[in-house]
Amino acid sequence: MNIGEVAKRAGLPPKTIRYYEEIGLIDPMRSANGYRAFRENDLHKLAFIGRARALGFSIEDCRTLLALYGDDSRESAQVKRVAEQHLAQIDNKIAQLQSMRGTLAHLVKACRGDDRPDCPILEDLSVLAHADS
Amino acid sequence: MNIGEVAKRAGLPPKTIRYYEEIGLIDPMRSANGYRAFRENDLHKLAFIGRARALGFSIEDCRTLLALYGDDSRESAQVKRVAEQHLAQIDNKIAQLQSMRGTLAHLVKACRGDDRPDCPILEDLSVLAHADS
DNA sequence: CTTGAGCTTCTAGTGACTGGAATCCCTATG
DNA sequence: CATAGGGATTCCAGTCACTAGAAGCTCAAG
Repeated sequence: MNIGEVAKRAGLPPKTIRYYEEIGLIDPMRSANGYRAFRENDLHKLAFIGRARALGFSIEDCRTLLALYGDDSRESAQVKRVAEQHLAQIDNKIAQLQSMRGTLAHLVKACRGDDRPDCPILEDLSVLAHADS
Repeated sequence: MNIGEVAKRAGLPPKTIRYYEEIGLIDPMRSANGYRAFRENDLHKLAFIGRARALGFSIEDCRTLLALYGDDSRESAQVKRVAEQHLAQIDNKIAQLQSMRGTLAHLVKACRGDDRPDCPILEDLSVLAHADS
């Protein structure tokens, strides 16, 4: 398989696949003409990575997960640990965004949004010391 | 004021303040010795930016908001538009994260996390075509 | 034989900083 | 007066995960 077909089948852009090779996530063979020659296994790995990335795992997590996937003597506890840590990070990020969202929605609601200059959003931003009230 | 004191008062690292000058968000004066000489106005701007950044606004949004802040003939509708767009982006991101979170939490729960190799997390990742069920 | 699609490599840019190195300035102490 | 420290300066490189673009090679069709 050439990179174009793999890209279509794995749902990843060719550029991204080349990048994944560059950082050592995959290691496709080469044809005589210099083109990358992907086997089913490479495709499988790429789909795996794509799915893990869609769940928000970092590239380094993907590397770890791929290694565990290919390791017959892995313990599922190792996988679970990686996933749990990532889950915790997602929870943190959600909490942070929801806190921003709360403040911002409040400010947006308070702003009339007309042709006059006075604006509670700018007033809030320009307050030096800021309490959470 | 030197950069150290401004950093303390604005709650931003000196490196970040230099960076903000480099990209033209602020423009402090210089003392005879070459040190940056910040006025109250610079401090105020930096605090403004810091607060906007804490609400997740991009640097470009900060630039826009700062300009509106300094523009007596602004219309609050302009400010509100920026804030609403940002709010929509935050909502998108939260939705995306919550979708990840759902799948991931489900998988983590399903994984025993013991010393055996079989693991629903890896099984899920290794599925090529993936339905949302 | 040419055309066009697809492949190759390489460099550079994204956003918003952050770390580190080399050097300069200011103040205080021995 | 020498020096030691803490703080300031600049510049370069790195982060993360790609992505854009340029220049050039390869292949299949007409």
